[in-house]
Amino acid sequence: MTNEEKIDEILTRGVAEVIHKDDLRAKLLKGEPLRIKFGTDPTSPNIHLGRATSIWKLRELQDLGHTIVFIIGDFTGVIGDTSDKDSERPMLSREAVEKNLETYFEQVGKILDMSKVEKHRNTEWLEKLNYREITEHADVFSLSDFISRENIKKRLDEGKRVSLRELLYPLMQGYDSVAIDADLEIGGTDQKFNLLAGRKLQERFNKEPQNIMMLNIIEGLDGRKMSSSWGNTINLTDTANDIFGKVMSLRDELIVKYFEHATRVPMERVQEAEAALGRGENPRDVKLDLAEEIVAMYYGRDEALRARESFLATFQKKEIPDDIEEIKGEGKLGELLKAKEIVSSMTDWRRLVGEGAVKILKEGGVEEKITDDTVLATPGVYKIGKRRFVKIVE
RNA sequence: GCGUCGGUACUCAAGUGGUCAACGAGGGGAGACUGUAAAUCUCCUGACUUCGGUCUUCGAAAGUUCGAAUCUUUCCCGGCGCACCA
Repeated sequence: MTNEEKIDEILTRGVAEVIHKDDLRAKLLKGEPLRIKFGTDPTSPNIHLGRATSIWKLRELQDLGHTIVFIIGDFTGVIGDTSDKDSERPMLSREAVEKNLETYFEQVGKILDMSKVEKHRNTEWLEKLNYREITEHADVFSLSDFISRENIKKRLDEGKRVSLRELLYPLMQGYDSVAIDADLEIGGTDQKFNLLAGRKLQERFNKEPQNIMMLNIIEGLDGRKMSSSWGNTINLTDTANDIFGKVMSLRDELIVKYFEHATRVPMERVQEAEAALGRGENPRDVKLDLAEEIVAMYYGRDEALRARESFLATFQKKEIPDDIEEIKGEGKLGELLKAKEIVSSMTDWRRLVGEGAVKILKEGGVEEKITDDTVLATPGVYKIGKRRFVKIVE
């Protein structure tokens, strides 16, 4: 792949919109190192696949020799962004922010070369601003800019509360761009307003406004936008088996999108997958490849292959996974499982037994249903539903 | 501050004296089926239970009543309107 081809892929793959594309393309072709802003709001310690798409984009730019400027939103984090939310986000305590950061770096390090990343906390400059300066920044925006935003408008229409504090968020994120002299900022399409705020403020400070690259938002496990507040995420900290399984549970329509956005396989491979599905090939097999590719990105090929084997063994051949939780103890089985939080209550347990969901696995892959909810726990491997396995040991 | 409307289970949202552990949707769980932990269909989704029942829940507290999520009072929280035009 030539440099130009590489740049064109960066500018299009998984990209929803670039402002301004021609300008950015010219700058990238010229090859002078750009300062690329990567802001993160440490409200959640976990990076999910949706978030990772923009980090991979940064990685590609980093490989081309550009500087990634990593901004830890330790100040904005405690304020709470609402651009992608339909309700107020809670303010985070300082301690929570610090704690989230630890694991955060570790995860970003799986993708970016952290030694080449320039790191900042936005308290560095945001905390120094006084009321007069903030007022000047605020003057760049009009009230209708804010209330015409879809999320804000929706909440307003629904009679929900919108705090004035929230209106400050884009100001701060925008000022980050001023503070670090950003040439380019990358974010999801849901971040458009905040990204544009950076341009507006840079112009106010007589700086060249940054370019903006907006990436498509990918859907999570339930088909809604992947977001940590929905709990429908695939996280980088998930185990290889978990990532694999979660990918397999995605609806079939998302396969191609995930290939394009969540992996770095060549685009030809993406088209190949699309064609395979078009030919009527079993989506499951295409999805197996997808899951393997994604796991391989974070755990390496060997682990990915192992996860694939494990998945096939467990769910296709219905074998017992090799890493089951072991429980010691005696007494009634239901009470034991409740104590270990495998079932949520005795009612839940009885319900499961009633549904025929609890089985003990016998020799030769024979499953025997448990019908008596008062049975005593005897050593052996138990299966609750199709994915919960438990081994009772002496 | 005044007025007014509202606060229901994980989320959204019905219910406005008994038939309410509380409609429906989403989410979650299970079963069937299958091409997969996909899709589809069915069931379940407060807790405890000797399966006859019992207990706890509808912003909080107190009260009316044989009986309250539903009525009254006070308080807390939110929306909207007003505060005579600076």
